[in-house]
Amino acid sequence: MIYSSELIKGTLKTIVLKLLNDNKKMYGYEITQRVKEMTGEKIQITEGALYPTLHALEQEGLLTTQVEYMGKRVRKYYSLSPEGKAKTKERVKEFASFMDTMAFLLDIKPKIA
Amino acid sequence: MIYSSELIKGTLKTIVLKLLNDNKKMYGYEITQRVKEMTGEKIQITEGALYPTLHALEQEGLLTTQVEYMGKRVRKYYSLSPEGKAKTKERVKEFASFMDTMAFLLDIKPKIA
DNA sequence: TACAATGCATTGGTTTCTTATGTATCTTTG
DNA sequence: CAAAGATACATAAGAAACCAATGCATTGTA
Repeated sequence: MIYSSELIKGTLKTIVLKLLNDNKKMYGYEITQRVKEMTGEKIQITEGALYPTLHALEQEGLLTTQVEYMGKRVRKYYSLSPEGKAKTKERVKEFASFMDTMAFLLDIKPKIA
Repeated sequence: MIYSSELIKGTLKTIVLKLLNDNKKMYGYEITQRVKEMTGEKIQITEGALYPTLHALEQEGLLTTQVEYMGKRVRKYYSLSPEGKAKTKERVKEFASFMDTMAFLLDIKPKIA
């Protein structure tokens, strides 16, 4: 089962920031695979969505890049800038609060962890 | 604090369906006010978003309408159809699962209720 | 009597994502 | 060894969902 793309709207930036926060540096393709793996394929990030998002985050000054070569193949690694780290904390916190609000609105019982 | 509109994207239909599920019948303006009130103003539904959504849900056969007059003022009440009720259950369940997935991805601890 | 609130609705524009396509390299398999 | 699939980047056209602004009309309030 894959979540309807409607649900995932608006969460992509937060996911990317959080992954980079926990992994120091990652490249685009790696991000798509990691998310697929971590969510049991329930969230699939398409490259057409990811790359523009990465470029946007870089433009915003939240990410820095460094290119590496594996043989002849290019890899573009992304890392959080200091502002990116701050922004990540902010966004994750906001999302957590949003989830609480939604859980209340939809009368969803929190899962016991 | 109001949640960034980015976050709320994709949740509007679910919210509307759930409210109608719990309240038998509601009119548009009432929905905007109820959500504002239930979320401590953290979620604001604009009318430009709500009315097209209500019309879409009606087109999908999930809602039925009945017009009532309060003096000269029109009120258009929306109610769930049987398919709407089924869809609501489905969507809320999907959202709950999505929240679990996101909590895991973002490493968010569930709030103790 | 003016302003705010109630109540419906649409329109134009933006953001965000999807689908499709393009280029190139590396690995696996028949 | 050729073809297919995986890896890896990227863009472009279009759809979907939402926001901000506006419009109309009625009711309540200062």
